[in-house]
Parts: sequence; C-alpha cells; structure tokens
Amino acid sequence: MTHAGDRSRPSLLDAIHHEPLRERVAAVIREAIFDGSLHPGAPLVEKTIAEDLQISRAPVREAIRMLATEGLVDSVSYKGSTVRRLSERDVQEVYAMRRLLERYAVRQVIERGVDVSRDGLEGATSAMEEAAASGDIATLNEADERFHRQLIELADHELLLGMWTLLALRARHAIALRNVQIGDPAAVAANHRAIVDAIAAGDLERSLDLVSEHIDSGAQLVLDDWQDD
Amino acid sequence: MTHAGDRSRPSLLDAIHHEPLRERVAAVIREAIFDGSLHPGAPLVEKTIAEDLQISRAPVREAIRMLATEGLVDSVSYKGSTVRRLSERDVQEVYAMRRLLERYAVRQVIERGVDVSRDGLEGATSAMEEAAASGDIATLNEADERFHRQLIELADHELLLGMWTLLALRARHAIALRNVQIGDPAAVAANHRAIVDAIAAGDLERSLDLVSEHIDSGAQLVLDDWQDD
DNA sequence: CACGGACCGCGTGTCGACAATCGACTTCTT
DNA sequence: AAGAAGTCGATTGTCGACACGCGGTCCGTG
Repeated sequence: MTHAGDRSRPSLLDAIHHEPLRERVAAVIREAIFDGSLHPGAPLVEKTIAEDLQISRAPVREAIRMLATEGLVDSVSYKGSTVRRLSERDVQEVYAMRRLLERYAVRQVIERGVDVSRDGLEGATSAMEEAAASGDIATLNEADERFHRQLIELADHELLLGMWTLLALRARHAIALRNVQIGDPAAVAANHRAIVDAIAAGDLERSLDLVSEHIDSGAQLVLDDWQDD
Repeated sequence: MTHAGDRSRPSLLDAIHHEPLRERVAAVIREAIFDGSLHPGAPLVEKTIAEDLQISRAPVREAIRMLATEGLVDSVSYKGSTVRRLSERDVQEVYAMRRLLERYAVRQVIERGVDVSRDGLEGATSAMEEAAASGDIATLNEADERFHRQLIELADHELLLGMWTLLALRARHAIALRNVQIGDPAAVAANHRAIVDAIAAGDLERSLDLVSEHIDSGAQLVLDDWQDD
C-alpha cells in the first residue's frame, strides 16, 4: 500500500524534484473523475489520453493501472479501461469498511491514551468550526477529511492508514458523483468536536457511537436518491 | 481491488486463452518470494529479470508494480525495487487487520443467518480434519487458507474480500519467511470445527472469541523468535 | 587531509513501433 | 434468409532504444 507521494501537499520541492510523469498523469485523470469531466463508464483509451497530453502511452498506461488499484477505474485485459460505475452496494461497502476501520482507530487511540487535543485533531476540528461559521463548504469538507485522516494516523498503524486512504479515495468518488450537500455545517463541526471530547475523556462507548453515527449519516447523505448508473 | 484472475485455478482454458505476460511474470516472482529464492531486501532489477525470462522489460515492470501494490515489494522511483523487508511490526499490523476483518465477517454471517454448514465452510473444515489425520501439512495449510477465504466470502462483501485477499498475501509472505511449524495439526482442525459450530449455533460472542484466539495464535506462531532483518 | 564538484555506471522512466486480441461487421454458403 | 467463416478496425500487450535521475567515485582544491 506504499502510496505515491502526497499530492495534496504541493511543497516547494515538487517544483525541483521531478515527480514521475505517471504520477502527474494519474493526478490529472483522478481529478477529472472527481470533478465530473469523466463520468462513470467513460472509456479511458491510452492512445487518446497520451495524444491529449502529448506524451507516450507508457506513463498513461501506468497511471491508469494505478487508478485501477485505487478502485476508481475498471480494467479488462485486451478490452480497455473505463471509469468505474459505482453501484449503491459499492457505496455501502465503502462506508461499512470506513466505519469498521475508524472504529478500530478510535479504540486504539483510547486504549493507548493518545493525547488527541495536542496531537493534531484539535487543528482540524477548529478549522472545521471556523469554516462552518463562515459558510465555506469547500474548506469544511477538506478539514473533515483531514480530521478523519489524522484520527487514523493517531492509531499509529501504517497498514490501517494505507487501507483507509484507499477507502477515502473511493468515498470521494461517490461524493463527487452525487454532489452531496451538507445540511447544517455548524452541526457537522459540532459532531467532530463531540468526538474529540469523547476520545479525550476516554469514553470508549460514546466515542464509538459518535463515530458510527457520523459515518452512517455521511453514507446516508451520499445514498439518498442514489440511482445505479 | 479488482484482482487479476484466480491463478490457483489452472483450468483448461488457460492453455488457450492467453493470460497477459505480466500476470505470469508476477506469479513467477511471487512464488520466488514465497519459496525463499528471493529473500527480503533482494533487488528486483527489471533488465535482469527480463533477460532471465527472455522477454522485454515492459511486462516485468508491470509485474513488479503489481507486487508492490500487494505489499510484497518495495519500489522507489528512480532507485529500484526490492523484496519487502518485513518488520515485526508489519506482521503485527497484518494480523491485527486480519483479526478485525474476519471478526467483521463473522458478525455479518451470523447476523444474516447464512447457512455455514451448507455453503462451503463444511468442505474446507472436513478437508482440514482429513489432512490433519494423515499428517499432510501442506494440504492442511491450503485448506486453512480456503476456510478463512470462504468465511470472508460468506459475508458477501466484495470490498471486504478484496482487502482480505491482500492481507492473506502478506501473511503468506511472513509465514514463508519463518517456515512456521504447526504444533498440533489435529488441534488446528478442531479449532476450525469449533468456529463453524459456534457460527452455526448463532453464538456471536463465542464465534468472535474463537476467531480472535485462532488468529492471535497464528500470529504468535509467526512472531515467535522473529528477528527484524 | 578534509571538502566540494565533475564524472560515470547502474537502473528506472519515457518513447515510438509492432504484435496480439477482441468484437463487430461483412461475406460466403447452403 | 440464416448461420458460419473470414475480415477489419479499435485497443491493449510487448518490444527494443534512448533519456534521465541517482549514488558512488575520482579528482582537484583549500
């Protein structure tokens, strides 16, 4: 699950240190999938993409293969690749696994007495509150994902983090398709604050319940009026 | 997690229907890792392997990349790939995730009232008992893995199955490195029988305990006298 | 002798061309 | 006209050659 460098952190180095072409291509296609330019079922033809980007097929091919392992693309030997069609069941499975993994993370964090207020969660939480207050949905969503990622990171479990990262990608895919609208930003932020508090208080049962509930409601948001393509 | 065709089922078709070269190459390297020809840390040089197999670098390259996503190989851009070095922590993480996933599967199976005696577990279980009786360790191990795989399959959750499959590969890697010796074959078979019975009886708590215990003891077998490379 | 920079070999990254496969369409046969 | 065989276009699979990054070596310099 060694996952290519963090593309969401465009540090100064990236300008110097040449990231392999396949990574950049994968990032381009991934974004196209998320922003809707590539709808589910759309064919990904190596030659076409290569010509569009004015490069050879090799890096395109590798990029597509990456996306396939990420679950964003379906590939069939000798036939071709298409943007994955997500069924309602797929979405349910993704969220079921997320719930399982995040609950496990919470358990680990509490058992090992990690200081959640100091080690990161605090930042994401207050960022969510600020974003909610100013009605900045984009930032809110970003902070939301950061919150959950940091929660997983606090469990200090590389394999867990790797698997969760894959799930997060697939969740983003589902969310992108449905253009999910958050009901009440302030409530979302408050939920996260409550989770932090419960963990900090060492209340395992309450933490698990809150996390489950939060993830289930997220799933519900995506699944409402879902129609299989 | 779309995983290349089932390589363990060499049907008649495989002779006709050309499986892409990369798959066969991946299978060869994977086996070499499991049987110890390629020890942890051993470099995987595309050109060398390609020449050994008398093919070009392209399929070798893709095969290595597959193994990397399976967690059997470490790849670093512009530097190269090596057989993954497994730390004690890696092994612990793999087994921790297996425990989490298999417990989840058990929960699902019981909640949904799947008929475990009819739908597959019975076959693997009795196969284990026979293998144990005749002292056939290889068959025992094979039936063991089949048992767990079928347990996961009964949960009817594709994503779960995909993630579990990855974990199983990594577990096999660890087991291969330690040449694990099973203490008492009959006891192992009996444990699985007990799990089937508990599930069939719908006894959730007992089923979870048995599964946890079984996986933990498996982990212990691998971890005994583990020395990080 | 320590240190910094140019050089060089190794291996991966990328390229353009050719081969194999698949599915659909066409055509031949009865 | 129906069915089977053959053909064709589109796309992936494989190939060999060249480009580039990386790390170690060797040399010059203070």
